[in-house]
Amino acid sequence: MRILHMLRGGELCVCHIVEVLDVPQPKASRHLAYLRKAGLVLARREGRWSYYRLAAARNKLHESLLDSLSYCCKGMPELLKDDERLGRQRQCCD
Amino acid sequence: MRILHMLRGGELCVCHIVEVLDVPQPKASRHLAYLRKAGLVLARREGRWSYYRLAAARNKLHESLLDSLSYCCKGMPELLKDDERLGRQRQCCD
DNA sequence: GGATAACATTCGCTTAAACGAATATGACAA
DNA sequence: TTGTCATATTCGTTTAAGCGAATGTTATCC
Repeated sequence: MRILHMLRGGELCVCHIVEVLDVPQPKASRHLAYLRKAGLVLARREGRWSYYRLAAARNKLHESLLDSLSYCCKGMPELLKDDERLGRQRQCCD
Repeated sequence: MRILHMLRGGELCVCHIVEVLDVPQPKASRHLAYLRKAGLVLARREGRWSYYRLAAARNKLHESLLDSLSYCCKGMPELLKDDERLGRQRQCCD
């Protein structure tokens, strides 16, 4: 959920995601794999870096999930903090 | 989630909830207790029957959750079926 | 080609969610 | 006061989620 929420704003590389979530790298990677296998995110490799983005909706339910990402998460403290941390980080890795 | 979603339309008695969910009574009752303890629903006793309804939002997050109930659940197959079954049942227990 | 950096995967374990079966409670009815 | 109906709770087990630590892979740089 935190990852999907972060990706609303567009593509991010794994190092960003790891830093913002503040979790061990393998943990982030594992969860990215879950999301990939569920068809919710797409990965793009560029040299040593991997970039992830939200996948386009493939059905009604998926569409509703994407719509919900901003709408429903309003006020979840952890997600708000993620947003902040992400704001302070839009520079490296590009 | 299924219970909260059902209660959008207003108060329901436990027997309705059990029938629509199509689960054993103790299971429904247990989950109703979880929701009660979380402050998400309120119970009202009337003779042998108990009626449950959504609690009014107590903070921003709660408010967002309530808003989300209709919005985010669009297209979840199980919830759609619950809606149907509920429609066919608005008569007994009143 | 060896070292390193970025990311991914696997395995075994821990923790927590979810459940069924049994039992309890509380109200009403005979 | 006993029985029954609607609902609630408890307990022990099953099932699944989540994680850390170790290891694997792939690309780049010297």
